[in-house]
Order: sequence, then structure tokens, then C-alpha cells
Amino acid sequence: MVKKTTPTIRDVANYVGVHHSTVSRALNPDQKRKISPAVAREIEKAAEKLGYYRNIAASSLKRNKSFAVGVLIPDITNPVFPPMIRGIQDVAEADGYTVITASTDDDVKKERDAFRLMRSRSVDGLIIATAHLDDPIVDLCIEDQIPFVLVNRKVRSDNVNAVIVDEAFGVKAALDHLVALGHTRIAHVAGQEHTSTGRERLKAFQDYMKIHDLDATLMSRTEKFTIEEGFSACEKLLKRDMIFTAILASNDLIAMGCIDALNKVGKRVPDDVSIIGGNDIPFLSRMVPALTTNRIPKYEMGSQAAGLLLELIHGIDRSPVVIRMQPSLIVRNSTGPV
Amino acid sequence: MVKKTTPTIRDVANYVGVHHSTVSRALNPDQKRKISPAVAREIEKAAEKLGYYRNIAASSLKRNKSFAVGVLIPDITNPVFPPMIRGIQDVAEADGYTVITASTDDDVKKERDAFRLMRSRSVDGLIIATAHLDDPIVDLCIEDQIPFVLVNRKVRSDNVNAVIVDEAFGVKAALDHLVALGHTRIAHVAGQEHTSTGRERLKAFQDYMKIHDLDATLMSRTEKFTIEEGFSACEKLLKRDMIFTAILASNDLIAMGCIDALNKVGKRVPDDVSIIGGNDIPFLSRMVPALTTNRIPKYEMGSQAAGLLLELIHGIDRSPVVIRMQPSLIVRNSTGPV
DNA sequence: CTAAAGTATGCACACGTCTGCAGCCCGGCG
DNA sequence: CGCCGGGCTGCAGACGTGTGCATACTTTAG
Repeated sequence: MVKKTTPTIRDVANYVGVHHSTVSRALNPDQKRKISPAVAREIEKAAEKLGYYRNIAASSLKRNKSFAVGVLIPDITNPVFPPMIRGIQDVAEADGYTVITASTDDDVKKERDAFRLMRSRSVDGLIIATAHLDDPIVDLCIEDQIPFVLVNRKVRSDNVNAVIVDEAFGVKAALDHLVALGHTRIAHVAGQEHTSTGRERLKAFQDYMKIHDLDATLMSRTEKFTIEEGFSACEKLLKRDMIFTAILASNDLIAMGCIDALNKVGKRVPDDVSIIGGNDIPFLSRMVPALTTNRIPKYEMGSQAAGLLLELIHGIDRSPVVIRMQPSLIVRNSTGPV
Repeated sequence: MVKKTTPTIRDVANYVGVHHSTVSRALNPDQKRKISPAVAREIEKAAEKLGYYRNIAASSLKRNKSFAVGVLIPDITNPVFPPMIRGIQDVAEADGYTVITASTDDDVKKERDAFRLMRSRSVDGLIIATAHLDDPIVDLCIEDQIPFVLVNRKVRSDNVNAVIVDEAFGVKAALDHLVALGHTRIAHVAGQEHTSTGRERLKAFQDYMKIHDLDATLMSRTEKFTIEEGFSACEKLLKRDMIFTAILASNDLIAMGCIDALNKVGKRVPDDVSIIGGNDIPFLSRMVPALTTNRIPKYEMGSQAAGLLLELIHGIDRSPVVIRMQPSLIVRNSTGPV
């Protein structure tokens, strides 16, 4: 058996008896009107019959357009991201775009590699969920004029398209809830300082505490949004012999780490310490304690970001917009009265 | 400001003062030895300086090789898959391959679309986690001579590369555990009949029950591996007034659905009914009840599959292998004595 | 009936990279 | 001194598709 070479546009053309340019036009939606309907139908039939697939590499080369968008995320294994990715995929694919995702582990070198890869594949746009407050990748995108939109995290400047969360609103709701339960000594376990999420949540915490005349110094930082980091940050808090009856954690994973650290020293949640997370990753309601958290619309954030990106790719230009999604506080039973 | 066009191999060549073919060779690891080290170094410097990225579309077109592999999964939102994907990405990327994933929702049409997409992008190989027992996509791969390996699910034939789980072993371990606890009336909530996972687990269940002279008719089927399906399947079981003290669910999500259904009618887990899931998705240990389950090595399954695929792509040919990974029963507290 | 306008298709080249072949230079050997 | 061989580089064509331009054919208006 001979190795079948995949059919090209010319094979289809020969089969039908027309020039290959005619086939090219017939198979391109926006050129199809130039071709007589009868011929077009015949070409489509032949293409189907021969098992023709357009060679995107060739198309991409000629048109200088890859019909692919890149997605940069810290880690696909973090449960926040799959729904976002799905949101992105659903709208991008509906418009004929392929999405290529890369995990960067919040590592600057991997981020650079991923960016180079995306450039090599000449993606038509980029969705970046890995942004640092000052991000060299973002600078590169601007310099190289690659359409991009940030999701989840933003950069310092507001002059960049982004779909993020109204952190101040979420933190206020969480703290209102704790205060209503009678808590006054509330600690914050902050996320990475160089991300907007970590920084903004911390700032909102401090602002709130100052306004309400509460102690804003009960605080510990983490270097990553992980259970392990939450665990050790909470341990530090405990070792410093600080007195607190509640913790606002920067996200759910950190909150889980805190719970572990508290349990380790015999403190119970919510009886001894109330705790609130952030993001609302799946299955929280089944856990014990079921974590009170700020839910963010992960899928919608992804689809919105993709929508925005497609607008940019299609050349619709207006000034950059920062879309802030409203989180909603989901009260479960990791919080209770003092 | 003029729109900068991205530099090509020719720009680099002009900059250095050599022919562009020399640049091409200098930048290709396996051709580099043909170039004098001095020139090669100079070219690399120039490429870096000018911000050159190889245009993969052009390269792909010429070499008839895309350095991309496709991954077909049912749904990226199902927590089983992200670790597998990560495993695939890590080994594929280490070898210079980009991975493109598509969610198919176990929908035949979407599977076909995804396959067409992968063909269009002329991926060098495919990893398929969506296989049905008889799968047209697999047939297409064979017909078109596209290297591929199955992961998670296999097809009827053993003559196809696959990395899967030793289901019989897992089911036996789970049922041994239940029997040791004194259970004799054990129900099975089966997964999709047209998948190897669903089918093999069911068969292992029936075989085991027969050997141990237990009632193998306590059974309900589902159409998807989801919480909702598990819920309604369990409801059916309950409505039929069957007496059982334990459930072996085909996977964790189905098990969760069963728990919900049991709770709804006031039955407690594990006091009234013991239950065992499958896969060990993340965070199970934090849930209540903490689900007893068969852990499968998700990341390793992904990385093994990718390794196998790369071998195929590199032309190493030997007869197809079916790798069966050993699951390990993780006993938590969704199971207890009768 | 003729000219203009419109429609449908063919022609040829370009996109950026790769690679077989040819040719050059240089050192070594007979 | 001439020839050979090996190392390095240039040359040119090809990969499959898209598109501006030319051309042939059809329709319409005057």
C-alpha cells in the first residue's frame, strides 16, 4: 500500500476540472460569492469526497494570520482556570479560532518561553492570566503590537484591556459579613504582592480596617496561591502569638492551607476561627468546613476576555477597557459568630 | 510610527552578510554542525538582537511537520483531565512540541470537528482521551496514518497504543474492601456503556459478584460521568426498592451524585450505605464524607501517553502496546461496616 | 447591433523556510 | 604542481494557499 499524501487544493481542482484558485475561492466563505453556485457546490462535494482539509500552515503563511489565539495561565491544575479556559475556547472556536494554552508556573523564564512560542506560531492574539503588576510580557505585546487582553490579573496601568474582579467590592462584602458576626480581630493572609489580585485584596483589607478603626496589622504574605503557602503563612501568624478570631484569605487554596494550620494546633473552624476564601473553586460546598468565599464568574470571565480579544483581532479599535466583574459572597459554614 | 514587520530569516542574513540558507542552518540544531562556529554565533546574536522568531507556519509547510500534537478530551472542566493534560504538556513541550487541546463533550459531532481541526493544523500526532469502544475517530487516524495513542479509555481492539487503568484490579480491591466490612448487597452505578472504563468496571463487578456468589443484578447505568447522572441513576435504584448497603460507583462524580440522592431520602453515608468512587479527583479528602476511591496516576498517564506518542512520531515502530496502570484504593470514610 | 458593465475563472507570483546540489576555498598527499 | 577531499556557503526551487490582475464570457442599456 502506498502512503497516501493528503489531498491539496490542486487535487480537488484537477478532480473537478477547474483552476486551483477557483477552489481556493469556493472554499473561503468571504470569496465564495465570486464563484458560480453550481461550481461551488461541485467543488465542495469533491473536497468532501477526496477528504480534503485546508492546510492551515500554508494559509497562515500566505495570509499572515494563524487563526489561533494563545492563552497564558499559571497552572492548568489550579481549579480556577479550567472554567476560564473553557469560556475562552467556546467563544474562540465558535469564531473559527484555535486556542493554544501554556502553563507558566508563575515563572518568568517559562513565561518568556511561552511568549516566544506564541510568537513563533504567530498567534493572532493573546489572553494573559499570568500578569504581574509590572509585566515584561505585556510590554512585549505592546511593542510587537500583538492584540491581547488580560484576565484575572491586571497590570499597574489601566490603559490595557482586562477582565478582572472588583476586589474592593468582594473584600468589603467579606469583611462586612465577619464584622456582622462580631469579629473585630481579623487577619489577612495575602497573595503574591506583585499580582493585582494579591495587592488589591490586601489594599482593600487595609482600607476597610482603617475606616472601621480596626487593627490592620494582622497580616501575613504568601509567595504563591497554593495550599502549602497558605499553611506556612498561617503558621507564621500563629507563632507570632497574635490574637485573631477570623481570617480573610486571598483565595480558596490559601484558605485551605490556613484551615490545615489551624487544625494542626487544635483550633477549630469556625468555632475558634472563622475563615473566608476567594474564587469559589468547585466542590467547596461538599468540604468540611464548607468554605465561605467570594464567587467569581470564571467561565464568563473567560468568554468575555475572548470576546474582547476577537474584537481587537477584527480591528475594532476603541480605547482599552477594564471590565470588573462583581463577585458574590457565598456564605457557607467556615464562618460563624465569635 | 510605521508598523514593524516581524523580521525574517532574510533580515538576519542581510544583517550578518550571509545567505539566508546559512541562517536557516545555523538556527536548526541538526544542521548547525555544517556551519562554522564563528558564523553560527554571529547569526544567533543577530537573531536575538533583531527579535527574530522562526515562522512555524512556513517551516511546517516546507517540512510537512507541525511540531504540534493534538489532545482530545471530553471536558477540561472535569477535574480528572487537567493533571493528565499537564503531564502531556510537560513531556511534549520538553521535546519542542506544542499541544492543542479540544473539549468534545462526548459528542460525536464535536469529536469530528475537533479531528478535522487537528488535521487542518496537520498535527504530528494525537492523544485521545475520548475514545468510545468503537470509535470512528480512531478509524480515521488509522486510515490517514496519523500517529496516536489513547489515554484513559481504550477501544475494543488491543492492537492500538493505549495508557489506561487496570480496572479489574481496582474493582477487585474496592469490592474486597466492602466485603471485608461485611457488605453482601452491593450495587453498582455504571458509567457509559460505550466506553471501556464504564464497560470494564461493570464487567469486573459482575465477574466478582458471580465468583463470590453475590447478587450481581443491583445495577443502574448512566449516560455521562457526571454528578447529575449519578444522582438520577441512584434515585432509580432507590425507587426500585432494592436493598443494598453499599454502592460501587464508576467514578467520583457519579459517587457524589449518589451521595446526594441518598441524603435526599435521609440515608447517611457511610452509616446506612457505604460508597466507593473512582479516579481520586483533587480535594476528596477534605469532603464530607471523604470519599473512598481508587486513585489513578493521572499525571503519569498523561506523560506516559505523550512519551509513547513521541516515540511513534520519531518513527520508532514496534507493535502497539496497552499500558495498564495500577490504581490504588484510598480508604477514607465513605465506607464502613454494615 | 454595439458598447459598456458585470460576472466568472484562469494566471502567476508571493508568503518564509528548508534542503539537495553545486561551487568555493584550503590543506594534504602523491 | 596537480589533484582530491572535506568543510563551508550560496543557489534555486518547492511546500500549499491566497489574491490582484487579466481575460473571456454574459447581460443590459441605448
